[in-house]
Amino acid sequence: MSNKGITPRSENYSQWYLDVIERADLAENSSVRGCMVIKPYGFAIWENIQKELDRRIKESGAKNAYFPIFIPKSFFSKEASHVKGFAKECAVVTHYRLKESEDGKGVIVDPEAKLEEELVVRPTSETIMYDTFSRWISSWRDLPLRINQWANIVRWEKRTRPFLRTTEFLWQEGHTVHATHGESEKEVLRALKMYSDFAKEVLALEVYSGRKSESEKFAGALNTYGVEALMQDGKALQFGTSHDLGQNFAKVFGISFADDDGKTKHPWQTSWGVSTRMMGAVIMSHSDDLGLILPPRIAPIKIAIIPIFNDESQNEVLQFSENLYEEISKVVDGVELDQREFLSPGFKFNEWEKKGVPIRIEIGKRDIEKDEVVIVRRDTNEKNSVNSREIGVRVLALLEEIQQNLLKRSTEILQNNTHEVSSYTEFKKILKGKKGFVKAYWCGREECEENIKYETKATTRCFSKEGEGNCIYCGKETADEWVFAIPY
RNA sequence: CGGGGAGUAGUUCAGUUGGCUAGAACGCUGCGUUUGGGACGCAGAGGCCGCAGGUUCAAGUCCUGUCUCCCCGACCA
Repeated sequence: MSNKGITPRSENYSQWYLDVIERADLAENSSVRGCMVIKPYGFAIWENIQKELDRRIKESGAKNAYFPIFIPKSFFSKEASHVKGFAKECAVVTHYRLKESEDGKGVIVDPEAKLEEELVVRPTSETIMYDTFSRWISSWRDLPLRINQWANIVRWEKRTRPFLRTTEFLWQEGHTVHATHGESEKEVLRALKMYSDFAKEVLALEVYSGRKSESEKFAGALNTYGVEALMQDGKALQFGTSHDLGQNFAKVFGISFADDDGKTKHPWQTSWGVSTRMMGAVIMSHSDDLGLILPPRIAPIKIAIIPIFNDESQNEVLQFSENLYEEISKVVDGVELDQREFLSPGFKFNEWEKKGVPIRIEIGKRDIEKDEVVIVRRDTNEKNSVNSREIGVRVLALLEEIQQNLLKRSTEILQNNTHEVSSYTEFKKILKGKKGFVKAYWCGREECEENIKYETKATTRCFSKEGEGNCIYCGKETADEWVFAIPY
């Protein structure tokens, strides 16, 4: 059995995805059901994502805070549709103590230590935060309130997959409160744009974004907007959402304020979030059969320098590569000098490829003699020799070029795999074959949406545009074009 | 919760109709030779064959029970 090749994407996409994660050393399954251990290299990517996104969140005026992981059951059950949406996937704390079991083997839950009120491990923090907000807000001068939280949350999903859907996951949730619906609607769209910009500029992912259908709405929201990316197997992955919560939560959590007209009003709220699932989107969209490909902006190691030497040339090459390392480090963070003597160059090339490092620099005696180094870019695997004196400028430009190239590729894939159709036969044919996004008119009736889902597995991902057409399923005239796809 | 599959070395697995001291590859340790695409040689460490019963002269292998994990669906960011 060979452990060299990664499963080709065409053969078994799901297995290929798991291989990429394992071989890049990003994460592994833990012994806890559905939970994942994010390993140091994977976590470093997450930290880069966090850093960049946190900056953008703060630019919007939001401040970071932290709320409890436990939500009293009673809080959780105030907003009727919210409960309905999350009830099926909640982990609940019922006891606060263990004791030795009677046969002396191990421990049991102490039945004496039952909580008076059970605590729900947060599946999202609306309720616990808004309970607090009701005490923070009393005047129009307290608005808008913008709070962001980086946290772990738990959703007891039936089926889990690393990064895409784990029982516990890390995310960022922004919660804002506004005096008027106009303001909160603006905020919802601002957050949505922040996410789609982030996808493009940082993750190098082209996306669709827009309003969700009634059935895909967040539990308790007036309207939900989402960002959708396309994976290499033609399925869509939602990686961010932004909700217009209206006054639903304000009413049940007693959040009200005295407006400048002297009247007491309920404010308008929004919430928006993205999770570690984004990393799944990055892994799935950019990687190839050699392994992970990371957009430079989130790569923990942007450049790996590999000295190639033998006993005779060792000193000279190492000295040269150390100088090179110093030189490049002046302009780039995340340079790795791989001086390990016990590994062959080929092994190292492969190792950094699997990890998705954007640029590899090879340097041996024959380069030094010509005063050159070899630069290899991960996205195209092109090899070029460049003069070692201009290395700093060259790698900076190349990192940017790789970032842009990945986005360009992603954009092309999205465009080439988006089909506008007007007949249901065509619709079904595409979703049975190469899949991808399908733009089609839909009358808005849940019945049609459900039938389409049942027959093709595709659902509405987001609203596309207004035009003129007939519902792809029932044929009724409608102005609404929607983006459909088979989701993860 | 339905449908499949698997539990044997750190990992992936082989182990025939029950039969000698349970194997391989990769990984790991030591020594030596190597080093421009996953190096090679030699030596070594590493196992309650998921767990509990049973059948048998003899069980990794057969039977019963039990636990766990993985994959494919339904639920979902």
